[in-house]
Amino acid sequence: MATEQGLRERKKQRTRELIVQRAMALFDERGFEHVTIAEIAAAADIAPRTFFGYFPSKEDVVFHDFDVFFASLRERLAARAEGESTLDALRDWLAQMLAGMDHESPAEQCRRRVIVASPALQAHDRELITRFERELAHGMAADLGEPEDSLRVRMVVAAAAAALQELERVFDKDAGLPEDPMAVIDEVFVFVRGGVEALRESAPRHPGVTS
Amino acid sequence: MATEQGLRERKKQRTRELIVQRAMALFDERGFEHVTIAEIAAAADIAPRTFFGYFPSKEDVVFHDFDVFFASLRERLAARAEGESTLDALRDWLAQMLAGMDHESPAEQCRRRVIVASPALQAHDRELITRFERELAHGMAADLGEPEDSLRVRMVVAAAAAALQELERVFDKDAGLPEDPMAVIDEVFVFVRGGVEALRESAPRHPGVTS
DNA sequence: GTGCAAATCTGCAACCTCTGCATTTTTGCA
DNA sequence: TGCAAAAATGCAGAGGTTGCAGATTTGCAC
Repeated sequence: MATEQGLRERKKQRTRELIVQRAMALFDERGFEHVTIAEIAAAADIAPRTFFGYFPSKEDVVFHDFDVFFASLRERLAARAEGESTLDALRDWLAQMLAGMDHESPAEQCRRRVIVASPALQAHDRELITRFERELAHGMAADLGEPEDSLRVRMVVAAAAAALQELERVFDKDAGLPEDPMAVIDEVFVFVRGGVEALRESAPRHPGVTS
Repeated sequence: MATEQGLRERKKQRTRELIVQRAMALFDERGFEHVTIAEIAAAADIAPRTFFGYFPSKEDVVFHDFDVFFASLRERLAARAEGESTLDALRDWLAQMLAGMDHESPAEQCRRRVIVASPALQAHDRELITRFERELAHGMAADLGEPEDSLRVRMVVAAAAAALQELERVFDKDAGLPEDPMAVIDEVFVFVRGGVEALRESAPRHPGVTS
């Protein structure tokens, strides 16, 4: 399999992790915008130019693992059972994410701290949320029988995305979880389903494929 | 009053408008990222350094008038009548915006074209939407009797903001309006109210101020 | 009209992110 | 041990953005 990819790959991975680790420490200490690529490179024992072989931009260091995150969501949405709605699948996926991740780990706490302290990173975060919305919109559109860029799809997805952000925030509050995270998620679903239901009752349905 | 602010102010305003006008033309022609500050400055007959006296960044030229936009919203929300919800006020404000603005003007069309063609500008647009959400969150929180960063507030506001984006999109579709814009807005409100109602039924209410 | 102070404009130097390109070093493997 | 691919590096440069100091323009009082 691809587990053992040779020494070369492993070393590259180690370097990548080292960059992340050292960079995050610096960001946390001085703030994202007050750390230069040159400093990160020095801290990670690489040439400044080499940094860009690992990450396309400074921001991407902070969000280094979001690719697998998205991949996991996409997979889950694609593999959903017959009769399972996109919303159901999303809920299930979120539950698994919550269970399988240590949100109290120093690294995660550090990440949140760094993001909260930097406008640029918050902007980048929003971009990623948008990507998250796009993933959802695909399945949601099929569920509702509407085009991906329709208003209904957009609203539902935006509300769901707000939940994601809220989850991030829940973990920020000092220490323990003031609420059961899953309860937070369920609240989102009550809201979204209530909204969708109201739409269904009010408007018969869109013209659809006409013209 | 402040209508006549002297020659100095007027000249500054004229220069500002000239920058916007010339810059937008260039953006439209070549794409936002393929126009440099130096070129904008040359086109507007100012020194490159002077550009930054008028706009803090290249992006801000495109969104030059959003300040008044936000100010108008804030004002409307602050001045709402007794018993009028934030949602109602928002709807009213949107209706006025729709009526009072020529969305088919060349300048507006150009702006939309430029934004759609540039990832950087779309990102900036999202930032502004976030600001829009913050404005709303304030009043919405009071309405719902919850903190501004609560999940419910966040969701409602996110859904409403999705409507704004959708409106932009509605005007993009080639020429005429395929739908009555106000009908689009009303759909949003049906959704949001349905969601809020569902929440009210399911959960009694939050603990509130308790620890 | 003259002159002064404040507001503007401008040029300069510098910092930073990010890219392309050519060169050198390292690594995997025969 | 040697070769080819991969990775790291150095260099030069474009472009956005800022701070600073000097030159210009403007508003206004005299």
